[in-house]
Amino acid sequence: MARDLEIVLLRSFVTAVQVGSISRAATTLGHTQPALSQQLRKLENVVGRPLLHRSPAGVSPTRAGEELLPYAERILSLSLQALTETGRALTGHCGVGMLEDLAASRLSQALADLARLHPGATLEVLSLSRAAMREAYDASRVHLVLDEVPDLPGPPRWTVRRPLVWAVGHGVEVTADPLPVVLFSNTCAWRTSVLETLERTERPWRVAFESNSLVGVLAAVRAGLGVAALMPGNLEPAMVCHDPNALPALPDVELGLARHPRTEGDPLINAVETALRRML
Amino acid sequence: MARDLEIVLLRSFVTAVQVGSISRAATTLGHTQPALSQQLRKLENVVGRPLLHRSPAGVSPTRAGEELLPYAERILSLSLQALTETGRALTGHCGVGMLEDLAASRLSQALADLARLHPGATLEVLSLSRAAMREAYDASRVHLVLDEVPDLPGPPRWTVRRPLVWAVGHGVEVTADPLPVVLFSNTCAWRTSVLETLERTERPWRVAFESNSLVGVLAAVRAGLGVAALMPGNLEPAMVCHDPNALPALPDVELGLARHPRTEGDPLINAVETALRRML
DNA sequence: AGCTGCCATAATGATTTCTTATGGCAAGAG
DNA sequence: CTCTTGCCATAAGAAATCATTATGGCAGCT
Repeated sequence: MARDLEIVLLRSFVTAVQVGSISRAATTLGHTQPALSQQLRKLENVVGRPLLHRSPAGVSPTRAGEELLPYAERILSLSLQALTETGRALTGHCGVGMLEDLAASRLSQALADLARLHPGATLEVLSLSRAAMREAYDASRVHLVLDEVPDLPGPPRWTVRRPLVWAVGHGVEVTADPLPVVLFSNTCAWRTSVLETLERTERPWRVAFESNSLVGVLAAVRAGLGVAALMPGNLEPAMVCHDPNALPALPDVELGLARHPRTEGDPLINAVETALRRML
Repeated sequence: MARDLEIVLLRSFVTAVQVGSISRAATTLGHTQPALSQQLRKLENVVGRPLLHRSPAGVSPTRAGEELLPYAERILSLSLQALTETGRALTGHCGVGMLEDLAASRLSQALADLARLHPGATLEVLSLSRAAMREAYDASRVHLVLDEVPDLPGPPRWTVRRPLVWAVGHGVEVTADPLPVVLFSNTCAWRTSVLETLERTERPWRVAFESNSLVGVLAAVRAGLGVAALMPGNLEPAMVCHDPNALPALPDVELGLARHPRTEGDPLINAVETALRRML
């Protein structure tokens, strides 16, 4: 069998062409000049063609050398990629439970990016009711839960505070008495916070619409049925309230992440948790 | 610097995975079993991960081994391609003069394929009048000419005989008297042959259309203006004559190739001539 | 003419790689 | 249970390879 190319020789060749000198390539690669000279002669023997014009001014590639260069560069690139990526992709499965409000945000995109980096892994985002989420968590179908702290199925490993904002439907009078409110159904997002806020400010209100789905809530607000409390990332431009004093100030929401104890040390879960924390 | 991958080791790895045994891979590659065992261990050291499950039943790739495999195969493929193609591409320019009838055939495709194999070369196909072709040949703009033997600008290096067929327009009565004929203009293809055939068989005819362009001739035949003599490769299905005795049998055409004497030894011209001869 | 910086070759010592010899393991047959 | 077969791993030694130092030749510059 004819001799194989050698990656170390290709690297010497590419470097010599790049710097225009065998001597300087040798220095660059940590060898002596005769060693590089011999390596390049060896490569030329393997290829069966002169690859370099040599002169006291240095070296330049021959026509065959120019033809070999793209191959050499691609082989070097593939080789590096093979070395850095083999055996380092994460695998396994991670279930992430989170509020639909959060699921609609950049968090899902961040998890999608993570999934692309680790094609051997599967990420699953679930938006469930409080009870169903706890059941899934206890059964290890969900490994991480991102929710308001009181609703977490386990102790939070860390928490963050995030603001809420009013979303106002088209044509809705924000000074209306009573105020038409669009709410998430029981066990869904911020219902308690919103109601407590309205009670504390003694602002009369009525339930104009209820849904356990963010899509439903957004549709109702769009339709002008009332106002709703949302995370800023879900606020559509037409829903921005232009009278900041007409509606009571909403308190921040305190989000936390619960992690199933049996996932300690799992590199995939570690990576997902890190990604969630970074994106919040 | 971290050690490089080695193509010879990748080859051993790929072979071992393919045959499922280090011993049999060793035999396949012309080495002893301990040599292959050591090579694979060396590769695993370089990559930093176990690549093979080993057992008395043979070997199978680990997850990291499966990840490395596509890289290894691509590097081996690129390496082989680099070895076989570097310094072997033809360069230069070749002008080929040929009848438009021929230019529209598989010959042009063959030349296009040749051009793809040798991106450093340029091929130019010209369909010129007899006088213009001779002028281009004498000026070395055209290096090869493929034409009827009497029309060649120089002595033919070889000749072949090829049949002609009648192309019949839609709705054209092949028994019409006189027969409407679509002809190439003076100095173009087969005009003399066709006219001699019609005279010899005493079949009355008239010129229904004339063009110095194959596209023009084909358009006229398609339009039902008459019949034309074409090479079989240019016959469209709707033009096939279904009454083989109604029209006089056309004689074969004798094609030859003339080569400019100053191109002797030019590898590109050699390759083009070989391709033309093979495709006719 | 002398100096500088380039590349090539020779000789030598160190390292690598292949071989043969041998050992351990698992599975199958008797 | 014993023996055989076929697999992989390791040790030791010989051969080949590879890097170094030493040195020579060439072209260009001062």
